[in-house]
Amino acid sequence: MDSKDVEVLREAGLKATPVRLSVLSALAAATRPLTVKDLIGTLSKKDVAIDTVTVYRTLRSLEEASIVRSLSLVSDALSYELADDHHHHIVCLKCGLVEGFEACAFSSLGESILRNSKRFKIISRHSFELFGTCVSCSAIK
Amino acid sequence: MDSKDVEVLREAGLKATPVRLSVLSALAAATRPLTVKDLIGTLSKKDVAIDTVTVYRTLRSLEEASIVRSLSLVSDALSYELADDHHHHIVCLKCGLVEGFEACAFSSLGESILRNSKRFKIISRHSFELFGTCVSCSAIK
DNA sequence: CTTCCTGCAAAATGTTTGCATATCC
DNA sequence: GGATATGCAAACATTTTGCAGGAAG
Repeated sequence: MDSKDVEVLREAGLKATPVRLSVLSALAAATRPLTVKDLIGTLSKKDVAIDTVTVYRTLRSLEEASIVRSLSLVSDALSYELADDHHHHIVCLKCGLVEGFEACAFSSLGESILRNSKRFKIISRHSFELFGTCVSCSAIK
Repeated sequence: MDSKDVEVLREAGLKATPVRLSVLSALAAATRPLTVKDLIGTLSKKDVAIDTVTVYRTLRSLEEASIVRSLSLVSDALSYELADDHHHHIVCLKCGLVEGFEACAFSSLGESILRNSKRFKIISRHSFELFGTCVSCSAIK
C-alpha cells in the first residue's frame, strides 16, 4: 500500500522517497522488529541497494516522526518496528525467534507506579519484553 | 562489606580480586544502573584505575554468575546493576535521572501471556522499563 | 528552483579478541 | 605451581558526521 505510506510521510513533513517507502514496506512485511542489518539484507534480496548510512538516517527520521519505534531486543543493536500497533515481544535467547503479545503491562500498573513516584508524573514510552527459550529450542538439550 | 562480596565471588567459582571487589562496591553504592563508562569514571575518582577491557570482562563474568544483571536503559550502551533485588526503572529522557520501582509487570501478566503463547512456555528474564520526563525537566520548557 | 535526501569516505563510540604478564588460591 | 585475571594493542561492530551530488515538491 504505497499510496498510504506516501500520505503518512507527507503528513509528517517528510519527502516520500523510494528509500523510505522501501524501508516502510520491509518493516510492514516483517513478522518481527528488524535491525539495520536485517533491513539491508531484506532489501538487497529485492534488488534494492541502500547505503547503511541512509538506513540509519531514514530510521531516525521515521522515529522522530513517530512512524517507527526502536527497541533493544538484541544486546548489540537496536531493532525497529512500525509504531502503529502496540504490542510487546517474547524473544528466544537461543534462536532469536520473536513472538508478539498484546497484554500491556503499563496499562494495568502505570497508574499506581506514577502515584508512588516522587519524581515522575509523565511516562511517554515503556518497554516490556520477555526473554526465554522457545519450545523448539527447549527440545534440543 | 568486602568480606560478603568475597564470599559471593568464591561461591560462583570466581577469584576475589581487587578489580571485582571494586566493581561490586561501585555497583552497590550506585543509585542507578551504571554503564562501563560510568563505572570507570566512578572508580577513577577513588584512584582505582581499571582498564576498559577488564571492566567488560569483569561484568561479563559477573553476569554469567548471575551476580549482576545487564539492561539497556540508554540506547547506546548497556547498563549494569546488582542482580540481588528485583525492581524496574523509570528513566528521564532529558536528564537521565533513574528511579526504581517495585511493581513487577511479569508477576501479574506472565501466566496469561504464557498460556496464550504457542511457542514459549518458559521465560527466564524480562524487562519492564518506563521512559518519560522527570518533574524537574518538565518544569523547564 | 529550493529544500531536503542519498551515497561515499571517514571517524567516533562501544565491545571483543590475542597474547604476555601478574595475581589469586 | 597451576589456573585464572589483568593490561595493552589491535581488531571488530555499530552508529554518527561532513560534504558533494541528486531527487522531490
